Amino acid sequence: MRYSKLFGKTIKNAPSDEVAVNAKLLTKAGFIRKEIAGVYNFLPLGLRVLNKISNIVREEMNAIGGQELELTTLQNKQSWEKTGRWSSFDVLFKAKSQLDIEYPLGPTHEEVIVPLAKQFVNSYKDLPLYVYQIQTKFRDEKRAQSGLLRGREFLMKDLYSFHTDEKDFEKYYEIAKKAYKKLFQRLGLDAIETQAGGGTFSKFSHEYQVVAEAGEDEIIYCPAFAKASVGKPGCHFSQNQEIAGVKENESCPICQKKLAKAKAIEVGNIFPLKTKFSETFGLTYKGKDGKENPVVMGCYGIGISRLMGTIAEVYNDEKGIIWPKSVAPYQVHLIMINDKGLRIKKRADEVYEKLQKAGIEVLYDDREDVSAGGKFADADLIGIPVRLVVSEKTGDKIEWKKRSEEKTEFLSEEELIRRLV
RNA sequence: CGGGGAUUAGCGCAGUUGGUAGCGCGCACGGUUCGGGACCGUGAGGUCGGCAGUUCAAAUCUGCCAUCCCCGACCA
Repeated sequence: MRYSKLFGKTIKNAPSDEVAVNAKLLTKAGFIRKEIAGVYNFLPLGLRVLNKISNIVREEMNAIGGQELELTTLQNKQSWEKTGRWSSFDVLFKAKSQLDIEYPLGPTHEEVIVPLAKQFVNSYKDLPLYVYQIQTKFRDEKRAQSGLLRGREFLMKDLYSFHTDEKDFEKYYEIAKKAYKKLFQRLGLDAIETQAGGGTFSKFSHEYQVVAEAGEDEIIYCPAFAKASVGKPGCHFSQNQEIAGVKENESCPICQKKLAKAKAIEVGNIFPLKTKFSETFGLTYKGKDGKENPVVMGCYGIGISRLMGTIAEVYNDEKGIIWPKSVAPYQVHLIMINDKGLRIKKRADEVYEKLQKAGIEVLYDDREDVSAGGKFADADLIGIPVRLVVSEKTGDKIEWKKRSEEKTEFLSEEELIRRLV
């Protein structure tokens, strides 16, 4: 992509109505633009990040048997009345048509997926079943805030699992936990699996919490947690403050270390639905014995757009964002520093073409009327992990610099491509 | 939903005895620059959030409304 043609430019001053770090940085860098409170447009750079996050989530959901589908946003009022949530779900958007018909705007999709599953699930042979979607959700938050962290319209992945019994559900619940840990790691996030209340559905649930000052939740957790990751030993104690049976500075019930308290952003949660919805809608299956039983369900959510905001909150410095490689909008940011003639420009164009041919995603700052300093500042703000420079100084080499480091090296085209492919 | 603050050019802001609006950035054009947000010159860009009121005259005073932000409550 040539920066000169990119829709969405960087700006020096963030709009004064943005206070949250993620919203400020993402707006300045040209990733998002606010439409109304809690509702953001995703510009080309922002959409690329969103898609990268979605794809990682998608891969991990597919890996645990998830089948992707897409459910409707405009939903069925009758179904919501049936579950009682038409009146009890306090953040439900209700849209009224010209014919005075009311429609819920989907904040979650149990009311859609369960009646739908009823059309296909008849026998124990149809179970277990895992379906998910990545879709825009609507929640009429009384107060939208913190940029992408709490919006009224946001992108979310929701997976629903269907089982013959509790035991099978519990097995899958553990599988989902592992997938979640792996997925957050791939996104560069240390998401702490935290015990939380079960809301109206059950006694417990698990939230995935990323420690950050901007977080709205508070967790009491074992500091040894940070070191615990997939495949590595470590303590896994963490509870949401709301339900915590222990306090800060008390000793960890598992490993006796002193517990810490921190603000955190909830980037995902998983919880049992048991038979609440299947009973309401009559979702049953016939067992081997010929008897009808209610289907046991689980629900697994991840806030995709919230993750984008979370990553911006966690990975930044005074100059801008520092995207983890896995979600960066482009692999490299190529900068051309003008000379008097068009020699450098021509050479940089060639490098750009070669990189593209090699299948490398490159954002190419080809602007002829911007100073080197201006381009460097923009590159730092946008936060692509690798910066490349072609200038008079670089000769027949190309300068390589990581966004996260000061060190620069000079590589030949071949070395460069080898390193990136 | 309660409390507080804000709204003037694309963005950041200034604008008090009330006299029909200005600065910086950005943008356009010309020129000089060219490795950490360069410089000079010229220029375009505004129903001062909306509606009503007071006044000879309103960005400025009054009322109502809208929107945005923050704190709190809320957040299956």
